[in-house]
Amino acid sequence: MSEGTVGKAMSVLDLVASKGRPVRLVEVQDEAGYPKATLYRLLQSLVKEGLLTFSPERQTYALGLRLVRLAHSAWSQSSLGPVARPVIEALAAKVGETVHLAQLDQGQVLYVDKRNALRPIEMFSQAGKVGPAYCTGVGKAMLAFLGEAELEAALKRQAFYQHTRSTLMGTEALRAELAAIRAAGVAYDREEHEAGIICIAVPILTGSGRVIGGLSVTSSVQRHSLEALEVFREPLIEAAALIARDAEAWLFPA
Amino acid sequence: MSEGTVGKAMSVLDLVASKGRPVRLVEVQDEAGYPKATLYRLLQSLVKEGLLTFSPERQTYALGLRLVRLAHSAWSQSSLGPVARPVIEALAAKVGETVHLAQLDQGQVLYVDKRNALRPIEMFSQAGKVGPAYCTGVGKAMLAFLGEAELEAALKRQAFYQHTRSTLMGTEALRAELAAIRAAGVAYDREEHEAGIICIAVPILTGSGRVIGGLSVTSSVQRHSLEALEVFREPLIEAAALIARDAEAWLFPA
DNA sequence: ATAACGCGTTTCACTATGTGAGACAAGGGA
DNA sequence: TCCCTTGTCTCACATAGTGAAACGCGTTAT
Repeated sequence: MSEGTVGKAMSVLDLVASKGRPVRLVEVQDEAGYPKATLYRLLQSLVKEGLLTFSPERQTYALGLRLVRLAHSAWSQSSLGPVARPVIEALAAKVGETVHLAQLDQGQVLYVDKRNALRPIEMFSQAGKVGPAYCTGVGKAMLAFLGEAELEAALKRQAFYQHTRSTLMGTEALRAELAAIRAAGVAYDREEHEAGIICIAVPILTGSGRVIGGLSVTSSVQRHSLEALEVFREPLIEAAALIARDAEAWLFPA
Repeated sequence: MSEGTVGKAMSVLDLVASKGRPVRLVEVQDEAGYPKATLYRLLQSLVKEGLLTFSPERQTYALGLRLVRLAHSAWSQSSLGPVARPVIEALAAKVGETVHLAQLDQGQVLYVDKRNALRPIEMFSQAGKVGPAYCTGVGKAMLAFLGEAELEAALKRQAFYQHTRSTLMGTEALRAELAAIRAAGVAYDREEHEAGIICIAVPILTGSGRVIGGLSVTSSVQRHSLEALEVFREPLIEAAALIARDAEAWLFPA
């Protein structure tokens, strides 16, 4: 089945996004997989729509700010961000450490919102960024409560790149970990994604048990032992329940 | 000249975005201006690409989280946000008030970052908000230093909706104000956009005088008189110069 | 000074993708 | 039970897109 014109344009957009810097046509030509004239026209249509910008001086294409505008609407309309905001702020004030709100998107963790600690810790996550599910607290918390079909699909998308010495490698190890998380009701990041970074996380579930997000409190091994994170368990569970309740009211008003 | 398939799809996406809530096909059909089957297929292709999501229970379409993922890349790659962040954090800590970083996009103010030293929050989720240029400090600061052709184009896009009793109405009044801003080097929001909200703003200019952004310190009439904002002028100018320097190094590495 | 090369842009015969009227399906209301 | 609304599908037709090749421009090599 053909990919369609919109699909082709989006694959070119993704390619430019993946470069992380402005690119010239010739720099994406091989990877794009289209003849030069076709690629040229796809780039032109993306520029025309504001999804890419073109620098005549440098002959480069970069992602356009229209994406930022649209994303704000998407964040507002389609993420837990707006409805969770007050709960996260209260949680961050209460626990004094970094709080993350995430959703699972194509088997990966999309950081939807984040509150920094009173003493900020340098770490990978930023709101809007995407991270791995298999080696993050929020990722594992969400994976653990997926239905089997969704889980199978999500597991296929895990790269199992070894980020640290603690990273879980492979589906079997991960499945065992997810079973333990289901039993305990909480997940931990034991420096699996970034050395020195630990967290405790819970899923955000609807009344019928469907995963709609994940919430975590993150710290560093300098500040807390893993055991010490237990004090955050109850506040996290309460906050997740509040978000789930508010989300349900918001998604399905009476 | 036809709008192209990508253009049609984007106009449907914009329409869904403009509703601010999930919508059914029938709710956008009249405004979309396409026959039902055509609209249906455009919606399907947007869903397929993750730009929209579809809720089978409610038969509604909403913006997809793929936009949030792409937008973070766009923010990182194509806005001043990343390069300006340390400067804005330092400025916010120094002045103790809210700092906004903005860029002009299609004649409107696109808020790229926002800092408040007293409430350390991750602002990407607020990035992407769009505001009017004619009645905001950062908007007027940027408009004032545009070349004439760009200014003319931008002025055509101003709605001149009267937000408050102080809002400037009309091109002539605005041009006079912009001339005063060029002379003074700073712009003010004198409760023109929101009652009670005031700010002092400066443009961010390249070495050759091209506008690449705007920076402001915002307060309220309860906290400061307009005159009292003068203490922020020098820090703002210094911060804008730092951002311009760092942006130039980043956009045009030696 | 001239030729060759690299990269971006344009052309045009051809075709793949998209169009849209109308039919069909399903659910709800009268 | 019938009618209406909304969403989905079909298919003859049309348009927008395709891609090889040529063109244009600037740079580099001879």
